Amino acid sequence: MIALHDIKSPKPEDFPSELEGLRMTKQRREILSVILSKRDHPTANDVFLRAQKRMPTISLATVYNCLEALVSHGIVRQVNFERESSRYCPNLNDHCHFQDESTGQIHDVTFKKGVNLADFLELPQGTEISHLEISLKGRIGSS
Amino acid sequence: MIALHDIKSPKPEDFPSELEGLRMTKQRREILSVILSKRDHPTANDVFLRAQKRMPTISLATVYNCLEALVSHGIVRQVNFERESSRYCPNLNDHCHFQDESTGQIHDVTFKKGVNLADFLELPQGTEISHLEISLKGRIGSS
DNA sequence: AGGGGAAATTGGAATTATTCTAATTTGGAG
DNA sequence: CTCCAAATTAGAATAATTCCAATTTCCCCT
Repeated sequence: MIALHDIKSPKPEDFPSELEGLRMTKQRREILSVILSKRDHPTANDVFLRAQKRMPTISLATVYNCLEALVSHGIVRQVNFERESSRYCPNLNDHCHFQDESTGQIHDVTFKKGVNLADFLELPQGTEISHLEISLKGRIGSS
Repeated sequence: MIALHDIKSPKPEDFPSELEGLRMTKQRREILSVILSKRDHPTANDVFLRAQKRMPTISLATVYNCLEALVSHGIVRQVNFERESSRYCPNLNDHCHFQDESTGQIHDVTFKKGVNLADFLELPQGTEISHLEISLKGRIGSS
């Protein structure tokens, strides 16, 4: 089974008119397409600039609205590094993020198979995690 | 050996005039004291309001300056939850943060003994991590 | 097909956290 | 005691994001 976020570079037309209960408007489609086409964790403003190329009348407010709609429906993920502006990621698999300080590029980092939060954190028992974000910064050694 | 951040509620006078190479001015002392006295992960503005009680002329800009100085000298940690304003934490032991969504309170969460990043993340080999932040949100079950 | 209405989009203003600036103050070194 | 770099201050500036009020879109009902 192939999920939407596994499709490499879908055109806006490839999306159904509704996704995860979210009405897929022209703008939402375009924004989703932007995010799926170049998976470099763009900021809202990056998305705005890219979306404008094919849809010159789109507004930044709409980009924010659409991103928020996509995020809250679990179609894309919001990614934060400290106080930097949020970035958006279409990879819905369990993963976290590493920012290479020499290039600024952000890489997805997966968890080792079978690991589980409770295996490495002293969580108060009964804790229900609704949201988890792991952000790493560093460099990739030349060795 | 007892470290500064293990002292429960030090008065500003308890600090040496220099700490980790950072000149301890009146204001920095006061701010450090605020952060150590009530370890509830206050925001810069919270710190400002508390510091004002004993030092009515302190400015918010100074609070930001001092916090940045304390953070960059490794005396306190900056803590972020998504796009919320930064919070400050005097616990220098290796730990991460859990925000209880029913109370808003933030709790320190330690790592299980002996666990190591590389044990649970598929890091590209040669990766040097300079900064790691793990932020959890959720609820503590009643059971 | 047509019309009503809720939801989405838009541009611009507003907000919020944080940083910057330039002027003043402070405090240690000589 | 004086000098000077560093720290503090108030207020302005910035940046990201949200809000607002006025359209516009487009689904549903007949």
